[in-house]
Amino acid sequence: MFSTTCQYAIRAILYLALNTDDNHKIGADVLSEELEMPKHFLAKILQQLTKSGFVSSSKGRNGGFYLSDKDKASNLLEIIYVIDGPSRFENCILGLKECSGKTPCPYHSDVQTFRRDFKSKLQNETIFESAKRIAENNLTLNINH
Amino acid sequence: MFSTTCQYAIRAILYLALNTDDNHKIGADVLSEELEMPKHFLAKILQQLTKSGFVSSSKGRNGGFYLSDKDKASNLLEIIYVIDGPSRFENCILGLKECSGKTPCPYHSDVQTFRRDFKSKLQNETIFESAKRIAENNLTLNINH
DNA sequence: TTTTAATAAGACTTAAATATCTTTTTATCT
DNA sequence: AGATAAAAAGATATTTAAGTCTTATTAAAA
Repeated sequence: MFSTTCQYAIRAILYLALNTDDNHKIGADVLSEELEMPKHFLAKILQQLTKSGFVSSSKGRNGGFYLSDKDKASNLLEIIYVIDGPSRFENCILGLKECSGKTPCPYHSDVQTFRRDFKSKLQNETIFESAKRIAENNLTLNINH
Repeated sequence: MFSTTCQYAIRAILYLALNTDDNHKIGADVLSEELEMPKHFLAKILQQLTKSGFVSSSKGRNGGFYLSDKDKASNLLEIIYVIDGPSRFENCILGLKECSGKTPCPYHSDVQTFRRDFKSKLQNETIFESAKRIAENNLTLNINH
């Protein structure tokens, strides 16, 4: 469903939402260990998200990545779209160029129902709310934490 | 969700189910044009499925690929497992190594529900039944047909 | 003001999936 | 028997995603 890059992005964002704010930053180095992701690769993803305005960062000593309150008001779908684009939610599951309600493939309706619901969940829940839900329900972003 | 290879396999199998039997074969050449797939690539996929016992073929002049009645009694899940393996239905959507009912990721339950239903649809419907459903409901395996 | 530790940027490498090309084998038709 | 047309097999090529490495920039601490 999501590219590896996008999976890293989602987990990183949610981790940042849970553990950082304007006064608590975290380095790509530490973050990559916490989430067990390749360091430099994660750094590049975070830089892309910083450029796109979904993550905040500060350079130099004591610098790091974090989510401001404003960052936490965004939603995961926006972030997914920056990384993977909308194609993952739109492309036919059998790879047909034309597949819609009018000319559906044999599995169009099954998939479409799920996608619609999942997409709106990702869109309607703010990062802040996601973090809250994760904390309250003890959900995991990594085995060991 | 599925690899390109697997998408080709599914569409090819269903096309064969609709258009072939013991006395009506089709060549990889024609099939690749009908379904707009790379010829040699499709041929390799069909050869793999023939080896695995899901597709029948005959070599030499007037040869080709086809589905026998026995072939049509199998289900798509088996074929998907031959090509992509079970991982596509099992791997965590966020890429976590451990993600289950006990230690769920933030989207585990949403995804799990869909997967269970979709998987059992693929498993419980024979290729023959799929073909019937496709014919009756005018579903598409390719834009132009 | 120099050192240090962080992000930023971009070049480079590796691995996997996808696609193509060539040769071999086999069955059928002429 | 020879020509033909198909699958089978396997080698090679291309493309894309994933991952790594190196250098530049920046800001704070010493």
